Amino acid sequence: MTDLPKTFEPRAIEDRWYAHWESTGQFRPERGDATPWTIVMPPPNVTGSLHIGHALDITLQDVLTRRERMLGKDALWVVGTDHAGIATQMVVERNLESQGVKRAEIGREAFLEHVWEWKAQSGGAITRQLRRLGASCDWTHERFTMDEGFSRAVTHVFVELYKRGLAYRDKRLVNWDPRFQTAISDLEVETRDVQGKFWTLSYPLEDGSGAIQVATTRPETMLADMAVAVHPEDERYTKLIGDNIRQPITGRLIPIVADEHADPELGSGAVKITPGHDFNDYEVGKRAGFKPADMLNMFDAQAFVVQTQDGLIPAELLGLSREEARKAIVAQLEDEGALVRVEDRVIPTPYGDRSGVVIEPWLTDQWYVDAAKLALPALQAVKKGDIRIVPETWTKTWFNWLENIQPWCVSRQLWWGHRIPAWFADDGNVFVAETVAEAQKQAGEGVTLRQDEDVLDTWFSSALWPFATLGWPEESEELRRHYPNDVLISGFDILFFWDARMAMQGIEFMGRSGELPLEKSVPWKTLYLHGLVRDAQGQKMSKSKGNTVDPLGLIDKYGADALRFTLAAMESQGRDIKLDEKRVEGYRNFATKLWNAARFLQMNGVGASDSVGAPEAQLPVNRWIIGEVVETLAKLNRAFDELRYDDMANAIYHFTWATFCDWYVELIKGELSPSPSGEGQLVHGERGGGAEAAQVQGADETRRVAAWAFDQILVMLHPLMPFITEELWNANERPYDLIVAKWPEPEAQADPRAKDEIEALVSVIDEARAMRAELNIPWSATLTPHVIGNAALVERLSGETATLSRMAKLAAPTLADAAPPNSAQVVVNGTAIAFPLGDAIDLDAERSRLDKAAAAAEKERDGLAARLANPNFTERAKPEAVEKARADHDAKAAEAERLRAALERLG
RNA sequence: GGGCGCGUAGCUCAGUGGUAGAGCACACCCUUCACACGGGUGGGGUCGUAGGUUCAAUCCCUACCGCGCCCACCA
Repeated sequence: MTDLPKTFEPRAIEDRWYAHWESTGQFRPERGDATPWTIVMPPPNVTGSLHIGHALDITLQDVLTRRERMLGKDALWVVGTDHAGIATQMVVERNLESQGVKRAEIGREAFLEHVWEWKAQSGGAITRQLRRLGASCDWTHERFTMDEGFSRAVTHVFVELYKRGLAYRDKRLVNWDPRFQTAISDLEVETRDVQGKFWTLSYPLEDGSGAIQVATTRPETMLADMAVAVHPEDERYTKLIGDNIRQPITGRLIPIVADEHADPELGSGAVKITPGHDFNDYEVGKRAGFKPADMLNMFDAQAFVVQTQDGLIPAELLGLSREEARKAIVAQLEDEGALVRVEDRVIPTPYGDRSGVVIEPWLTDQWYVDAAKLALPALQAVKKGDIRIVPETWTKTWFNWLENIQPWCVSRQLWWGHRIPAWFADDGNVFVAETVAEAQKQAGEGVTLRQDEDVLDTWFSSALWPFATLGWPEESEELRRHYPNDVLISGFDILFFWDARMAMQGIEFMGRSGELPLEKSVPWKTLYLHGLVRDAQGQKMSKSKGNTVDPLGLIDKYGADALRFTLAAMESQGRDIKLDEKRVEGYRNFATKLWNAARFLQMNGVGASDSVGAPEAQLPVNRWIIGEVVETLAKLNRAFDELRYDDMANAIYHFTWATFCDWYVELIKGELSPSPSGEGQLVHGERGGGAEAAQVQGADETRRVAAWAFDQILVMLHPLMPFITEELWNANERPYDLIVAKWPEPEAQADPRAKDEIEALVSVIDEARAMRAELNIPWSATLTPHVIGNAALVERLSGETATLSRMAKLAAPTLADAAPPNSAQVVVNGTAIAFPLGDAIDLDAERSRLDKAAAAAEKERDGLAARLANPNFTERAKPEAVEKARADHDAKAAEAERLRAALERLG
């Protein structure tokens, strides 16, 4: 046994234990026969660093994993990193630019070398940080989404989807990010309300008979207008349908068409149609008979104005940015008298969620996945309960999104990522295959092929994480045992991005296109969604606001255990977490409390428990604490079953501090080191200094029970606070480390009699202390309790004189018929106890104290009496409720009576 | 426009059909031989507002007010 230092220093132990666990392979002990249990970690960006959201996510997963491991299962926590296409490419590009190197100049291959270099350089940071948090994942099988094996799976999936008709190439309007010059998916667009303007333009009719007014928030797109739409039933315009207007500036002749899209209530009721640069107009344009290939385009990839196919854009406008073009066009319209009106207006505007620039709908050829088809079984899986979503409120969101899902654009015009396995021939034919050789075979000898330049959306690959990390497409043993995963834990912010797509891909590929039942196909049985971590004011954390909390800083300051415990304790289902550093400090204090309890036990010869099950015990205090352990374990197990992290934390916190430290440890001090006067209950003889001193039974039993109870705390607390518990566990000689210790089984029973006895003792101490505090009786004054008319209580308390003295400064209790004069009185379970104070009594203080207590009891009594007097209640309420009300009423009435009597006596 | 959530002690949050709990903060006492990152005691809440259901509502229903989030093509 090693002596524990006086204070707990997290830093000193954390790194040491983590290294020990990892090097001894204890994160994934060999347990081939055990029940498998599986969770995959959302792969963090390989070049990223740990933020507080990760800390929450990882903590929640580690808590589960550690417990499952302790339950003896073959617990596998898959870990790895994501190549994070856009994010990583952006960082590397910026780095290069700061050195004056342009991506376009060095070319694809050289650029990718830089990315790999950057990955090698900074790629370890995040995994080191995961270790500092204590994440007990299986590092021996760490994966990276661009690994060879994983990439093979990605390619395979794409090719298969293509073969099954679920992936296809299409020319349509996409969300184009002019900064990154790539297409992005609907999900990567965020709509922001922007203060803008609403321009009303006047388009003259071709025949010069008048003009039609159209309203727009984007006047610059008039350069690619192809029609003006009016509602078919809008009487103002019906006779104009089919006529042409002659546009100002371009002079383009465009038709007036009827389309329900035009809202008569809005603006003038007529709307200009730009099919190539607006999603609504695209649909209107198609209905009006324009083919995508013929739709006018006026922007290049960076959203600068280029000449339309009809060559009608004036030269001076070419090459302008969107903003410049708008200014120039508005000015010119004004000059020509074609600008009718300008109004201020808030405009919902699409922005790229990473680039932060306005997204341009742009007509391009892209690869799409038929999400609607893949979504159907994912929808079913939740409906049928093969996937359980926690908290349940998210199921509706799941349904809504999947039911309205749009084709998923999966191609990205980036360099960093999985290159799309498609090859084009010069004639435009496309060949999709897993290798170039295979594609060549399809194309035939001699056909020149060039591979698609594009890469796949990062989420396309991470969607395969639950099975491609297990060796798929090989039929590996790992895959067989660990798919479906048991649970997935993720923030709700990636519910659509990642979770839903894992479900879609997992069910399609692991279910072999519907061959296997859903329960075997789904990626995980339970999907747990947690909220965002916000700052103490409830603000979303962001670098620009400067209100981010660095988890590593908190770990440095308070220890990983404290941070983990805080995050778990604050994780209540369906709510965001407002993180307050004070809370972390509080749980650091909790760790210190535990540390000192361990020191106390150590000083008193309490070591490791020699039994896994509860020891035999005779003393009520020991029988009581065993029962309390059992109850705490039950609470904890229930919390784990329900994934209630706050309940887990509160149950173990309360037991450790309020039950074990505040009461049990205090109550057994007399047993462990009896006072020289020999007042210890069953303990006689001298304090045992060495082996030769005869230890009496009570002290032996207490040491055994204390050791056991404390061990249970360590075991139960380990998932939440792995470091300090492992350290304290190993402060004693142990056959194995705590990380692989057995989770307790509730074989012992709570003993109601012991519980009653200890609770009575606790009540006497509580009441006596409260009385002392309120009457300002100095600690130096020993009081003698006179128990009125309850011999059984006197007898019981007489066995606890040392405890009563130590904890409430009371002498041995005596039995009395009535309270002596000048006594303060308390009532415990209907029994009055008087403490004679002699001249020291402050009659006024005692009177007001008793009066307050009596009034409180009477108020409750009267409330219950009123209820019982109501026949509706006694006749219609549940019998148990009536029964309870009667019992409560009688108890309160007795208490009030005793207190009033005491008051009477004081005069 | 649709969907979801929240509104309980000064703060952050649990909670239950039978007149409310935790942590922190606050006040007072205590350097008692594990721990001042401690011990003890105490004050503090019309459970957003208005109706309804019920013997009984903070908890169920309806409306409203306030706050937040997500989805959606009002040019």
